[in-house]
Parts: sequence; structure tokens; C-alpha cells
Amino acid sequence: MSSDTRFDPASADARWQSAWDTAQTFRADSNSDKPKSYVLEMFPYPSGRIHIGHVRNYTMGDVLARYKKATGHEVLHPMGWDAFGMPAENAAMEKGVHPGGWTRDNITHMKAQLKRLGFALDWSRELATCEPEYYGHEQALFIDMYEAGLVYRKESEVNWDPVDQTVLANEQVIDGKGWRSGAEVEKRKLSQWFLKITDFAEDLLEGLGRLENWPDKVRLMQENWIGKSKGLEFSFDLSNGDKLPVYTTRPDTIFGASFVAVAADHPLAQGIDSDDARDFIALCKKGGTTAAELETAEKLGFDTGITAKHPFTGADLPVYIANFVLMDYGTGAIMAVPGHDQRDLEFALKYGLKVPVALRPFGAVEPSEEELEQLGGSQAFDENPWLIRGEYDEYEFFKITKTAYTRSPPESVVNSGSVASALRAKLGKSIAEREHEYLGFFGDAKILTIDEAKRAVVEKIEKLGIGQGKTVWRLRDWGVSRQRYWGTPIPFIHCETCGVVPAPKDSLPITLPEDVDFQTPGNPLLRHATWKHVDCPKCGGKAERETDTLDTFVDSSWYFLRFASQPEDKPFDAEEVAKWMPVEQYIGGIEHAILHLLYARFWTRALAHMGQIEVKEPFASLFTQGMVTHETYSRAGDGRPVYFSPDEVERTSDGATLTADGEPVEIGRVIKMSKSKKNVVDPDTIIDTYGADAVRWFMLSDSPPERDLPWSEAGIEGCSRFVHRLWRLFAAHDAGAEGEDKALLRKTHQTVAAVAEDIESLGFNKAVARIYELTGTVEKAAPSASRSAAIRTLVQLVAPMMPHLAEEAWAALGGSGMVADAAWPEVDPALLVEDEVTIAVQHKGKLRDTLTAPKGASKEDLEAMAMASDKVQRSLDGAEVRKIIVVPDRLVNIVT
RNA sequence: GCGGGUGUGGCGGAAUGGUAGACGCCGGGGACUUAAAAUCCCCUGAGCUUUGCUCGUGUGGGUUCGAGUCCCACCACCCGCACCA
Repeated sequence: MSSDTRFDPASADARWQSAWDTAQTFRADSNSDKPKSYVLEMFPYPSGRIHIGHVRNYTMGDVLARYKKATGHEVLHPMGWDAFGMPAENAAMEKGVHPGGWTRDNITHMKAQLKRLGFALDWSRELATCEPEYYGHEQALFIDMYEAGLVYRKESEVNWDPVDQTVLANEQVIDGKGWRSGAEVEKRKLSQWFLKITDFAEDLLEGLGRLENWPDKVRLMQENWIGKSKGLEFSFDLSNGDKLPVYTTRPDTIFGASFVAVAADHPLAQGIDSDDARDFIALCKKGGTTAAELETAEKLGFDTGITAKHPFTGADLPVYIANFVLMDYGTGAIMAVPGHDQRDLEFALKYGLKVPVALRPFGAVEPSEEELEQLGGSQAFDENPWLIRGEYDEYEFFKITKTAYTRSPPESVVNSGSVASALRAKLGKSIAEREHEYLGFFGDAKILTIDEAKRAVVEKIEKLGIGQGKTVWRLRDWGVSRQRYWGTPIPFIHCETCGVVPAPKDSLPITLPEDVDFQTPGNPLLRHATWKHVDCPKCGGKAERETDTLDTFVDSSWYFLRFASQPEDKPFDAEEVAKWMPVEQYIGGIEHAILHLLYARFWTRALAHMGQIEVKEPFASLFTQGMVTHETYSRAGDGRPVYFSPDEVERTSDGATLTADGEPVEIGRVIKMSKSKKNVVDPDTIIDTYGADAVRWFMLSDSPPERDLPWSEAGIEGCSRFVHRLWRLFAAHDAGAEGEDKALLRKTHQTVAAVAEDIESLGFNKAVARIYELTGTVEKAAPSASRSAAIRTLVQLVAPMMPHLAEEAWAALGGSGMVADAAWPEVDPALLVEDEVTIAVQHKGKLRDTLTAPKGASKEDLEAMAMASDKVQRSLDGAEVRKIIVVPDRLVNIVT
């Protein structure tokens, strides 16, 4: 190997990529008797170009896949395309192209981009969800689920854009207007398809507890999304003779109910025959749904004049229509307890309703005049003001009154912050477990915990026969209908005589018609001349196809099964699936923490429920990687700043200038790459400049993989330098060198063990640091057999990260076959331990000296060595030694 | 509002309760060169009265021989959810 040849990424990358292709190096063999490892990254949407986030995601998976292969696993590492979806239709409308052509062109381009990065993918299993070979099987699965009772149709409200003649997702409605047309969005009721994910709510929730290798954050997000809450449903007797069921999670506060409120959509509200009521309901519907609007939305109500009888006190409570009550949670009606619920309180204050207090923490006392004064006086609490003193501090006072009196609360209240945790610490009890004094409900002030009181109230209601304890879920069934062309056609037929009939399985796939145009608004399937007209499979009469297509989240809910096996005649082969599933390591962005991951978990469970597969959880381990970020460059413009892309800008040590005019630009915060801020870098350009290995190395360096990675020109330059530095080191390999360098041998073995550990725990940044360290050590070492061995080992260590460089070096160094097929270097456990250790010597807890001692030296020896140190003696300065702590092989601490 | 996370040099970040700042980037100095690029070597937390000493991991306490790490309180920032009764 000649040391004057520079490593040339452009030629090496292409050469080895084609060598892997030819040798089918990364083809997964399900019949192999090696242990199986399924490594999967979330497949991309073929938007047109790979972005740097994909590069980071797939590089991580690739390192793991290559490492697994080296450690004796049969690895399945596939890639595909989540190819249905809106952008293709948008492109069709804007550019007059066909969504299919657009998508397939994008796939071709992006596949070439991925290939340039040298990913160890089994391309023989490539799939695209927009092809009938994929979505036809999805249609079959959908029919199976229909037959298993997991699919149903229901009238449901959608956002309808009257100009584009289409249904909009919530995110596409901006300020009540369609994002594309700008037309006022209407609410329409359409009959839509739903999947019964709620049947699995309990199981999906419970399963989270066993997903130990999922980030806690994701598990929590799913838990909140599923939103299990236990409470009470009971009915009020109304003054008009009807009964009104309400739901509450705080039955213990029932004694504090002072009014009843129903949603604007509630039948009771709809049934009121008055113009004022209708006006009010219309007003409620107009309100925006964005977070900011809700934040500031005023509580509004309409008094129906109806009253509800309190089941215990017999009091007549006014019934309001209220804008803050949701129809689709619980029963759409609530008992309002302003003394213990902030929203109810705001409402009560606005409409002058009573604020009875049902409970107070045991030990509470009424505030003095002076204290009330201090808090800005009391109106709402005239009836039942109180304050907690002593060990409870101001906690409950703060809690109950924070809305009414935030103008000048005492400092202790302002600074109390996490009062709940403070209390827990003080009392050793959670809020629910604390004792409360129930005011009146149980006759004389009775002291119970919240849980006890809840149980007592539920029991009483059940005894009265007007309600029962009930669990309510936030999770809704999954609406999968999309009134769009570019998706999987829902395989059903509407027949006037037979109703809704599934398409016969042998008629699948029901393919999308190609001859469609997007110049007319609306779903092309609806107005297609022939496609939708079919004979009813049951009676043979005239019938029409369903023109809705499936939500694209359906496509991504089972693609991992199709990767594991790809029979032509069925969605998957259960035996093959059993060999590979579950996915050992799934890697993707946090943005899929809820929907995609929950739907995939549901779909897998549903298939298991139907007996089609064994596995219930699709992803054994989940890793959510951070984003790639970049600083922004801008200048003040008219109103809005003008942004410049990194390649328009010259970065200097103390600032940045625009290349075009040499004038400075402002360097902004390091944020997620986005087109609008122009802080993007194009993978193709950087691969052209630096080669795939440098780009891959950058993706793994520095930032821990779960955190954001700031892209920088200097950073990629550094990576590129290292690629060439390694090459020079590899070129300096001397096969004939002799002699042993024990220290270097040790370092080599230690590094192999550490890098393995780091890769297995996905701590790539640490593995990278280890490799730098070993590289530095080897460079400095004198020629020896050990050094040559270290160089060969280094080639293997970097092989998962810089596969092209590694292959090139492996070949040059005379390695047999390809390094991609080589086994991970063996570690000699005896070489992992040092025979000499550095001992820290502390006095008064501070480091005074370090000394070198043989490993395993006795406490007495270490103590003696420490005391013999000049530096230690100087620090001691004759003080009396009271105690000496010796931690073997680590440190000596002298206490005076 | 509820839930979660994170705070360590100029920057990205290391550190089973045991030598804080590994490794990389930036920066400084030097070597090689006619020169540049490339490469190599050295320095690089702050301060000081510089063989060395003091301070230093968001702030204030605590436990410990010893705390970035454990406990308590606080502050700041980031993320998710959100009129879910």
C-alpha cells in the first residue's frame, strides 16, 4: 500500500457500493441458523430529496446493523417508501403531473441518494406503499378486520373546503379557512370508516408498562393520549321531567356542585326552542380551536331556564349551555363544582353563581380579615373562605384561590412553585391520600381521604340506582376515511339492496385508476366515469365502489411485517414473521411518538387478536433521535427578516458575511433546519465534497444521538480530515513489524470492548471518541507487531461507521473477503485490566498528588506511598492525621 | 394549567459517589514550505503573589472522608398535551 495515495472518496464509495450490491452482502436470509436481528428505521415519505435528518436516522441504524452482522447475527435491515399522501396530489394540482409518476420519480432519485451513503440495506425487500402489490394486501387485511368486527362506519363531522371540494385535516385549517383555497371552512357530516382501536385501549395502556426499552417520554405521551380516567356517571332529574347523565372524575366534590353545564352540541341544548339559544350555539361553534385561542377564550354560557335536582341536597341547580364543555368526552354534560375546578370557577364568577366549598384539607382554618385584605379581598369566597396554616402552609389556599386572586398574592404563595411535591415531602402522602374534612356531606365534618370519599359517593349513587362508577378513555376510535385519490382504496361496495358489501378477496387489489385529472376540484375517484361503477358482489345489481381511501397511517402500521416476508398471495407469511419479529431496534423521530407508534401497536395487536400472528408488540426497543440543526443567517428586511442559506454565506471566526456583497449578516440561533429559515444543507452537495464516510462520521460524532446535532462547516471539515488521517495511518501499516507493545495491545483491546458497548447502547458519540483516542495512541506508537495489529483492528472498528474507507483499507492490508463480512475483533479479557493504576491522593477532599501503583496494591502500601509524597506532606503541614480512607486501585483520602 | 426533560469551558459534549472538562470543534504559538494548501508538534476553564495556590458543573441548603453524580428547595430554558370535567 502506497502512502502517497490520497484516499479518494468519490471512487472508493462507488466501487464498494457496487461490490456490496453484486455480492448481495446485506441480503437477509431467514433460513440462516444465526440469531436474528431486525434493525429498522422509520421509512421515509418520498418527498423528492433526502434531507439531513434522514441521513442521521439511517446512519445510526446502519452502524447498528453492520455491528450486529459482525457479531454473528443474521440481520434484516430493509428500506421502503411511505408513498401515499397529500404532497403528491398537491404536486399534481400545481404541476399537472400524475401523483404516481411524481412519487415514483422521487423514489428513484431518493434511492440513488441513499445508495450514495453506502447503507447496508437489503434492497431486495424494498417496497412502496403506493404499489398494488402492497396496498392490495392492505385491502385484504382491512376486510379481515371488518369481518372480525374491528371496522365500522359512522357519521362524523369533517372540515369541508367548499372551493377545493375536499376534506381538510385540522392542521390544514388556518383561522377557520382552508390553507390552500382560503375559503371559509364548513363543518360537514359524512359517513366515515373507523377502526376500533378503543377495543384495545386497556391492552395498549397495559403493554406500555412492559416496553422497558422505549423512552419514558414516549410511553408517557402514549399513556396521556390513551387517557384512562376513573369516575362516576350519574343522572340528574331535570325540571322538565327528563334525565341528564353527567360524568365526573371527582365524585367526592359532588357536594360542591352549584350548576350543571352541557355542550352546545348536546341534545338538550339542541332541543331548546328559542332564537337566543340557537344564536348562542352558533356562537360556540365559531370559536377557534387553536391552543392560543383556547387559552384566552372566555367562558360563555346560556341559561336554559331548566333546573337539575341535586341527588343529595335536593337543591335546584341551573342548567347552562357552556362553551367549555366538550360533547365527545364523557356524556357531554357536567356537574360544575366551581370551588374545586378552575374552569367552573371562572364561569361561576362571570355569571354570579355560588362557589360552595365541599372539602378542605384537614387542619384548614378561615383566614382573618387582614389576610383576606392582603389578598385583594374576597367576593367569591364570602360563603366559605378558609386558609391552611401550620404544616400545610398555604397550599390549598393557593390552589383554590389562584384564579380569583393572582394580583398580589403573598410571596410565599408565589414562590411555592411545586407545592404538591413540597407537601408530599413534608407529609409523606400524595394529595389524594391526604385527609380532608368533608363539609356537610357526611353529616358532621367527616375526615376522609379523597379516594375514600370518591368510593363513598360512588356507592351511594349506585345504591340510589341513578348511576355507576365508570372508566372513560380519551382515546377515540381511529377514523381512517380520507376523501382523496392518492391512497389505498377502501375495498367496499355500496349496493342499494345489499348495503355495504366487502369486495371479494379474489377481486383484490382494487387498483387506483390511472386516468384521472386534478384540474377539477374534488376527489377524482368520485367523478371517474367507469371506476366506481361495479356490480354488487352479492346480488349482481348495479352498485358503486367506496371512493374514500385509507389514512396513510394505515400503510405504515404493518409495513414492518411485509419487510419480514413478501409472499405474493397474502400480506405476510406467519412463519417468516415469527422468525424476525419483533423489530429488535426501531429508530425514528420523536414526532411519531404518538400516532404512528400507537397505530402500529394497535394493528399488530389486532392481527394477533385475529390469530394471524403471534407477536403483539411490534417494536421491542425504540430510539428517538434528535434533529439536525443549523445556525441561521439573516438581515433585517421590510418587516420580516431576510434569510440566507449557508452556501450564500462566508463564515469567519467572529461573524459571517454574504458572499455576494461582502457585507455582514446576522448569525441567529441554532434551530431545526427548515426551508423557510434557509438553514438547510443538502446531503448530495456534502457527499460530493467530502464523501459518504465523512458525512456518516459527522452524523455520529459529538452530540448524543437523542439530542439535536448542530451542523457546521467546521465540523464536517474536521470529519473529513479524520477520514484522511486514518487513511494515512492505515497506509503506514507494516506487516513485517516485530515485537510486542503491551500497553498498546491493552489499549486496543480496551477500545474494542468499549466501542462494542457504546454501539450496543447507541452511544455513538462515545464510540467515536474512543476511536479518536486509539487513533492518537497508535499514531504515536513505535512500529511493532502490536501496532500493526492495532491498525488492522482500527479498520474493523471504523467499518460500521466509515464502511468505504474500511473496505478500501481492508483490501489494501490483505484482509480476506470484505470487512463487511468480517467478524468483530475478539477481545482478550486478560488485556482489559491494567497492571498499573493511577492513584489519586486527596487531603481535605482535594486532590494533592497522583501516584502510580501496581494494580491490587494493599491498603497499607498505598497509604505508605501517599504519606511519602512531598506534596501531601506540604499540604498536611504537620496536622494530625485522624483517618485515612483507601479505595483500592483508586484513591487515598487523608482526613485531618 | 397538566405532564416530562435539560442546565458542565468560547462551542458540541465526557465522567459505576472517588483525579471534573475525555474526545471533537474553534482559537493561539511553532515546525515544514520561496509561498500557500495539506500535514506535524505544543498550548488552550477562570483567577492569583505561578516549583505552586485558590475558585469552578444554573442558585441556595443538606447527606458523605469525598457530590456534576444522592436528597430538599428554588431559578432558567426546552419539549409534549391541553376548556378531557
